Amino acid sequence: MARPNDEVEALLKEYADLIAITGGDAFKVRAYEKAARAIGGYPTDISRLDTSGLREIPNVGRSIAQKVAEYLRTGRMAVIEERRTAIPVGVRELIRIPTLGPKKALRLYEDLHIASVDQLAAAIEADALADLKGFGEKTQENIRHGIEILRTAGGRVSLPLALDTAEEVITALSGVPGCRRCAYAGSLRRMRETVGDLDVLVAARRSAPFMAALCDLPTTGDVIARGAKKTSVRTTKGLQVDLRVLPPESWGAGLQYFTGSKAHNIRTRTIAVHQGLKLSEYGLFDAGSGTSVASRTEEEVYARLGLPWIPPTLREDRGEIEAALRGTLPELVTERDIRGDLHSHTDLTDGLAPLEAMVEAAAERGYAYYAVTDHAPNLYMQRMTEEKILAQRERLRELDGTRHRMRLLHGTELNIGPDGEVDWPGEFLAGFDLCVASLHSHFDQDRATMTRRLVRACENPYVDVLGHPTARLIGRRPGVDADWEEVFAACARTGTALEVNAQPDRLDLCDEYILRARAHGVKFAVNTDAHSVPHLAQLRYGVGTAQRGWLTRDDVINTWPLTRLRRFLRRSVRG
DNA sequence: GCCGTTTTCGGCCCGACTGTTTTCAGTCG
Repeated sequence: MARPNDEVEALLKEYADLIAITGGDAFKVRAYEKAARAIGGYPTDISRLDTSGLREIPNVGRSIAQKVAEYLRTGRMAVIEERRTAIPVGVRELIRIPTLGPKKALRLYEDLHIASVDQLAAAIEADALADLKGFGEKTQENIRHGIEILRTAGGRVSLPLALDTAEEVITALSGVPGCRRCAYAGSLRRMRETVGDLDVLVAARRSAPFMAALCDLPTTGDVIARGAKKTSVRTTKGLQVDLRVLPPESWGAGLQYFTGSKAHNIRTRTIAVHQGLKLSEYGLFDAGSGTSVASRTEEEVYARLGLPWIPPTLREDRGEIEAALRGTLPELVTERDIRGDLHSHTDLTDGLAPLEAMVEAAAERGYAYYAVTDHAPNLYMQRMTEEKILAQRERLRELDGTRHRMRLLHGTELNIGPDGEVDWPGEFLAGFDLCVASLHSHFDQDRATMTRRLVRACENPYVDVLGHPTARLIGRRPGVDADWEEVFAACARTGTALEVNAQPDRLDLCDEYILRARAHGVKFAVNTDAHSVPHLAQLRYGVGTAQRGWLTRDDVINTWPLTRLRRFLRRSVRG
């Protein structure tokens, strides 16, 4: 959690917000935001860098490098502490409310001394904003609504909910006469772990019928904005959907633009400007004459900028532009590359389906191999015994190769105890084809203890995969605190693969940790941890996360042919 | 505040919609 890079990222972001609220130069705000992101995503631990090392980080210049160095030396950043005395933290909280930005936040604070979301809610309730300039009835209603959204979901929803909604909207809009193309873009297309709002694009000559269709959907709750080119609604489940209708010839430029990320788009537009071009959602134009030079497809737009097409999952300005310019974009792992799932459960423990049904479903997916890894006895509520799991092994060997010649691996999901010990002695573990080991309790140990615990699990010669390594649950439980660099190094040293758990509320490891682990030369396993047949299809979220972590086929052990996979598993046993 | 094959100064992505100060600022993506 508290990696120095992350601490500094948060501080610089806070400083950017404080500058914005106090009405500082907007470009300065952006400079701090860019530096914050660059430092957060920088692979090297910044506490090892001196001022000149810091300045090598993109978007970090003399001034910011000095402030960061000051923080690393003293644990403080004087300029931020000064601003904090002028602007209470609660005022910064206000700008997290949708429709409320820095200008309105400052007015609320200066004129009414409102310094928290709760105070603002109370003030609206008491009708105390009535005389405030710029806060008409509609604005107040929007703020009230914004507070509600902030308080319920934190504003973001899971990938499956976003995807289901997107598919519903696209099905409806595709049926409207005149629809040439219809697709979702935004953070869903980039497969971010949560989605703030849904961006849907339509290519058509006339926009009105699509705006009407969206507003009339049974799942549409309120209409937030309705115009000729853009309409925004909020679904009854609270997800905002933004619809843009573009002329068909702008499809590629529109898709590129609305897929984002914002940071990626700023880079592509800047490249355009340097070539005497102008990039907007309508196309790539000659800046002088205004003639369109590319717009129909994303490939065409990127090509005209001198770039290969960049996969949406990489578009975060985390080095993909530089890699594209060098011609070194990774060949990302895809769902089709996955030859088998290495973490799954049956009704022998807490799964819903019997072994035969899970095996059948895995075979239907075309897997070359499939591992069954029911819980070991230390997760006591599962009541596992040696007899039960050996009986399962016997049955599994009978099924092996009988469904589309898919090979079956017999494994188990071990519980990593408080000191890093696992269920069952080595001689019993030696009988399994593979062992996943995961945290299921004692999440609040201090960093040093947790680090030792995880490293010890990796050092167990029978542990092949670290399952859902941080044990986070998105939106509900933060990941455990550990020195991850040390854990990743231990994984690399011992040949222990890190899981990219595909359950949409886990996605664990997350993309940023994957990037860091990859730098240590660690291998990964993209697994569903399926507890039922439908869970097997959640693999797509794990693959999306792996792509966001820049993983190639070679990085992911369950894309390998079985012989190579077996070699990896044996090597880790010899550890 | 950062950056530079035009540059150490003068740019910094671009457009849409809302609400309201009715000609445009604020917010958003």
